[in-house]
Amino acid sequence: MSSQYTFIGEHNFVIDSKNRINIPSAFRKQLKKSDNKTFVVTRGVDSCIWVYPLGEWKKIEKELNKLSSLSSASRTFLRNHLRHANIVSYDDQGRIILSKQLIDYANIDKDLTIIGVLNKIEIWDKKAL
Amino acid sequence: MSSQYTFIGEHNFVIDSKNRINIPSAFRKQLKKSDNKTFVVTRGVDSCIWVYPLGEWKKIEKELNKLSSLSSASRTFLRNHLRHANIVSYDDQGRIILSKQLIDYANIDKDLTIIGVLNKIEIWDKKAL
DNA sequence: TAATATAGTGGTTAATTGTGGGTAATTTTC
DNA sequence: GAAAATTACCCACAATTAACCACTATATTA
Repeated sequence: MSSQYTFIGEHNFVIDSKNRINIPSAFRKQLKKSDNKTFVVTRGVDSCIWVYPLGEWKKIEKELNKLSSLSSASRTFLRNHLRHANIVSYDDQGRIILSKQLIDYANIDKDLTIIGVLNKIEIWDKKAL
Repeated sequence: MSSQYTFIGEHNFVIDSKNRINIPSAFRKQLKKSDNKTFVVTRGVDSCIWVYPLGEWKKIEKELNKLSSLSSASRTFLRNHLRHANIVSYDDQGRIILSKQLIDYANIDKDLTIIGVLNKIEIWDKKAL
């Protein structure tokens, strides 16, 4: 149930001309070897982007499929958010590339804020907060 | 449920030009190996800063993890609660670095007072007390 | 009381982080 | 298949942060 990750705090960054954004060093350091420097990014339920370490994402997928406690409507709701997921790895500088679709979805302009929410990371346009 | 920590008493310190503050030696000595010289600092409910040993914070996280991301209220609560938290370790001199945001929040100028409140530590501007 | 250790404070230096850009490789388009 | 566009993989650098070193004052010990 609980996660090994402790993503907390707020970090401000800018997106560059190649749609790259930095993942805070403090978050990167928490990744496990098996995560392979890889995150899964997808639409958040609010107007933000959700970022999961690869291993954490796999748990989500598994649970989504077998959670009978959720109503079918809830599962559909979640699935429709999670289907926009893509897998990204960070480069030597610690940056990932965001797709135009996700950037549009979260209305990201230039300045953005990254918030750690325990086992996942949220990316917001700075003005939206 | 109960904690091993017994932070009590009051200590006066100053913050330096690099936003470093000392954690009282008596408090540091109570940390366990597993805390790894690490605290989580965040906004207190009053105009002060709360400091938890890492292990103590993990207990809080466990509770927070029970909140469902399907509930809009839970998501907002988590976000606003966690965004002001940061993980810090103390240096060889026993000091941690406070973020400008937290310093502003607690109106810390130069002189500060640290108060032990059993399982957590409070940092106040001296004049505020 | 002298010697020794410890705690708190102030700096300096070395390493890291965040940001920008270039070039080669790859994919896409015509 | 060639040209154009995109992507991956580097290099560079300023600013910040982390890791040390040093000093003083207080406390502890012999």
